[in-house]
Amino acid sequence: MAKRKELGRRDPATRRQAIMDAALAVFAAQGFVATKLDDVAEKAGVAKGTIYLHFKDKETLFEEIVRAAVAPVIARLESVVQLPDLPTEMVLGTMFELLRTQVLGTDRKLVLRLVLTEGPRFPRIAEFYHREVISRGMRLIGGLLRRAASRGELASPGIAEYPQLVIAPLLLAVVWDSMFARIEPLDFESLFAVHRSALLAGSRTGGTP
Amino acid sequence: MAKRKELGRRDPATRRQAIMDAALAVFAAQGFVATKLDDVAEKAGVAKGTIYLHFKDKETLFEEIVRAAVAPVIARLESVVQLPDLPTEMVLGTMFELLRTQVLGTDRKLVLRLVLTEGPRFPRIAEFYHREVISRGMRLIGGLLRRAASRGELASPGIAEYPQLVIAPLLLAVVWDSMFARIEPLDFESLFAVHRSALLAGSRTGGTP
Amino acid sequence: MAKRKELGRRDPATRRQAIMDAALAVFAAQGFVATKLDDVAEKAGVAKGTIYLHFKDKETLFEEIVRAAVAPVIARLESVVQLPDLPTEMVLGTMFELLRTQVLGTDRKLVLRLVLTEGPRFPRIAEFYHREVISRGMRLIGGLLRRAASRGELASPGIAEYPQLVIAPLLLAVVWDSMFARIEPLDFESLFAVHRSALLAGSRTGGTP
Amino acid sequence: MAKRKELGRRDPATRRQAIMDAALAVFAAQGFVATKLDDVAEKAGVAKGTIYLHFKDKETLFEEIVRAAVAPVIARLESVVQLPDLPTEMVLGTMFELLRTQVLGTDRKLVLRLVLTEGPRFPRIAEFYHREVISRGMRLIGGLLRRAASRGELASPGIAEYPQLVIAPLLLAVVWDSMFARIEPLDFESLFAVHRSALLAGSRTGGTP
DNA sequence: GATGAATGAGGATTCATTCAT
DNA sequence: AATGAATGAATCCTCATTCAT
Repeated sequence: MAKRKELGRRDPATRRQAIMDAALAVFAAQGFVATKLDDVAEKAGVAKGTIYLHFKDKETLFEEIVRAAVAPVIARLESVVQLPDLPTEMVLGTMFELLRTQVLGTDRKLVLRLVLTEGPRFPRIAEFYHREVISRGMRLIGGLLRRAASRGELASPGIAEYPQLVIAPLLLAVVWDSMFARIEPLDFESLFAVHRSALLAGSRTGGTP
Repeated sequence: MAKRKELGRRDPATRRQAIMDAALAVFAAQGFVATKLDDVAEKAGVAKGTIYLHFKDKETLFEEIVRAAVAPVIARLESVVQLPDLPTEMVLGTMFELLRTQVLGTDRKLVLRLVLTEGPRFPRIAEFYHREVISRGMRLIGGLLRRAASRGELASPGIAEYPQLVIAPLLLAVVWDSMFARIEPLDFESLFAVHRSALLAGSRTGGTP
Repeated sequence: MAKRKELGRRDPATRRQAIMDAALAVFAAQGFVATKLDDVAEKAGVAKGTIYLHFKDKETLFEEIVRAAVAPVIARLESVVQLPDLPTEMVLGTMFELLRTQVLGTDRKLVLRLVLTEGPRFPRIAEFYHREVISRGMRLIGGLLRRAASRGELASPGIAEYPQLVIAPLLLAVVWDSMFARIEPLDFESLFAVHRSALLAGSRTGGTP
Repeated sequence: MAKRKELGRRDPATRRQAIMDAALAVFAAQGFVATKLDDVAEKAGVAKGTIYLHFKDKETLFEEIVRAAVAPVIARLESVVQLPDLPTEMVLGTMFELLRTQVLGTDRKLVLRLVLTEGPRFPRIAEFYHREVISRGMRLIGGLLRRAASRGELASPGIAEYPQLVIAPLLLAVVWDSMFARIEPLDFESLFAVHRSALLAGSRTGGTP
């Protein structure tokens, strides 16, 4: 009898978001192929058919989740990095703080992990992610690093050529978190701090000849 | 008649290996859930039923592949790192060369990627991998780093606490290779070289006060 | 706002007719089972729910369409055939002209086709159609044929026993039109003319012994 | 426990045929769209999946049924009609006897009906049927009719232009059989006899000018 | 041991019908 | 009355696993 699941989730945008939230959780837990839309529907508190009112199919649902998660972070990153007069150390500090709290500390880390794991089977996702995130992110960090290099702040000037090295620990953190967190927890805040100090180690000695 | 795929793959161990090779390729390309044992059988040149003569089920097959791929590399790593009198730079150089040629350059990169992508759904694999690879690897590198730190060779002495940072670019390389290699190829040899020089950057300037 | 499809299809009877017209088109094109009420609603310019304000369910809608299409033609046929003093040739000519223009030339051919294709799954439709159309039609034509036979006008007097033979080419025309019209068009007017002349062929030569 | 359904239907060709027989029955009873492969499987005494070992999908299964039913009859028809020295009346008699016993009297009438009802939604079937049956059939009968016309045997010489008229009663019979047989049975043998006599009625009078 | 036909549980997707607005 | 979002039963097809040969 009592039909209404818990509370009446009326507003369509809310419903759509509920589906995306539920789907993200299940995709992250099971992977794309193993995810049953039945489970997504139940978790979202809607009927199976309702999903199809909002998303063409399972694949589209997945893509929209990735797209939705990506936009805000990269924009904030850009605003952070483009404050040109701050010391590199502070920019990097803010950046990693942003990544730690806005990616690792939220469901976005699940999205990032999903992109890593499902990307090879979703060329569209891989391309989209490269275009919207990797490409922009590498350009941002590259600019930052070149500036730092010109000031002699970098541990090794070659780093400016490989901004991927700056980001590598984020990848590691996401992977570690999903696989080894329970076996051997890792303090990502410290990890990032050490990483940053290593990147800028040159400044330590560059200051006093 | 005798349609034996080219030559008769007679002996059981060879057959078993053929299945594992084929399975690794398909698992890596499609992921665990999406892999069809039909495809594995065809690629291995055996009948589907034959797989079950060698492996209890799909999951066991997957686990055995990972176990088999892991053993040799870590042993060689240990032998490399435990040459105590070589300069850190040389040890790191040899290590990354080993990773580049013996992991990135072979099917083992597929295994590593599979562990990354399927690990969360295979706690047994995650635990096994942590115990046999991560744990031993981190201990090895940790020792190396502490020795380097004590000699003042490290860009930032804190790195000795986080040997994961040394390995992070390998992860990045595996992920990049599988997703963005076609869009934007990356020279992993240079990447690793810059990484090493950054890790040891302190030695450059720290050596002569 | 007021997005009323062009003009407001206000009055209920018009609305009901619009639904039936749309449904006939879709039923004819797709068959009963494959017809989606979504498509019917869109074609009719109403919301899906509105269909249920006028018809109990999909099956009822189908039956009402058939019932509505049948009534007028058979009545006109009766009036044509019951002009007793006209020569058989002329009566037949008028009858086939009626069938050609009022059935083959209109949406009624779709109804006829639907009865052919869906009849076996709709016993109620089959019975209704037999009672209202077949039975009356055969009686009409049977009377006409017996009169013609008594005048020695028929190619073969036995035809009077099987008025279905008179109608068979109409069936053929409906089927051909729906399936082969594009591959090999057929001139139904000539076809009917030849058919009539064959039926009455006896009169040609039988007249002068 | 007692797995084997009734008897062990071993031989693959037999199994394939069992599926086609079962499918024909269900297709004929329900129509293509409404047919559940579950029902086909049960009727054939096989598991659902087994159907897919023999046929790519539901549509292919349908097409193969039609193809299989078509071949033998048309070949026999050709052999009948191509006996050039027999009187037309006898050729037609043999032909309708063949149609009555080999089509109306067997499951092939179901195939014919299916082609009529599903053809418009299966352009491939419609084209195939036109090419393999209609086209060849019409050519055969056309030749026969022209020969008959040249001998003055036809009720109306125009018939030679429309061999479809010769076949129309077969269509009628198939349709009537599926829809009205229970309400008002029809003696197709007599129907065909009268039809033939009407076609050839000209011979009656043509003898004595 | 090896085979591959057979099985049937499982899951994505569709669509008639309902009902709150 | 009219709407169209929501529902969930229904069905095609896949594929891991079994087993008779």
